[in-house]
Amino acid sequence: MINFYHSPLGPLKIVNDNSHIVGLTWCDEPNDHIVNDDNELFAQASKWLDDYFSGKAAKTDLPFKLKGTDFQRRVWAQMLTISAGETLTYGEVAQRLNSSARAVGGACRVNPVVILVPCHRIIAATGIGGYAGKIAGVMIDRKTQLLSYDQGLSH
DNA sequence: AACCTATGCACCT
DNA sequence: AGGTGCATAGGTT
Repeated sequence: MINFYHSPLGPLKIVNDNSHIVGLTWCDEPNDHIVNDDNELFAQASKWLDDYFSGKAAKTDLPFKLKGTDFQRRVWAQMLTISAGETLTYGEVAQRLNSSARAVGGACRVNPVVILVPCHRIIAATGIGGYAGKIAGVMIDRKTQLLSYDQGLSH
């Protein structure tokens, strides 16, 4: 089931399989024709996102299911250990997993569930690093803004 | 086995 | 400080 959520940073596509959220991704293509049907998971996700973007999101209790390789799962698990207002570098995560910075970046790039699994909290040793496969442009602006929302939450 | 990196770092202005 | 180049390591297919 596919729904759209219009966040202050742009439209998000929410995919669920009726028991878990399986995708939450930025979706800039026109989607006005999409009608959001009522479903419990979408309602929960919307509420959580409303809270997040209004500065009062708690830790996530949404059920989500991530499909990926073992390594990707390990990297995504690390993301969930980073609380709002904190960041780790690709190199630091790599060290924890006995891997390399670039490999970690690769797993971040294919994170299927943005924000909820906070890939934006992993940054480069120098600078902000990439986001959604991009190293400049609107996606990086979004990463910057998510980090500043995080700052608000950590207060 | 080849093909990529959302890196890091050294070495420059 | 900020930019460029490239060596490397590991993951993915």
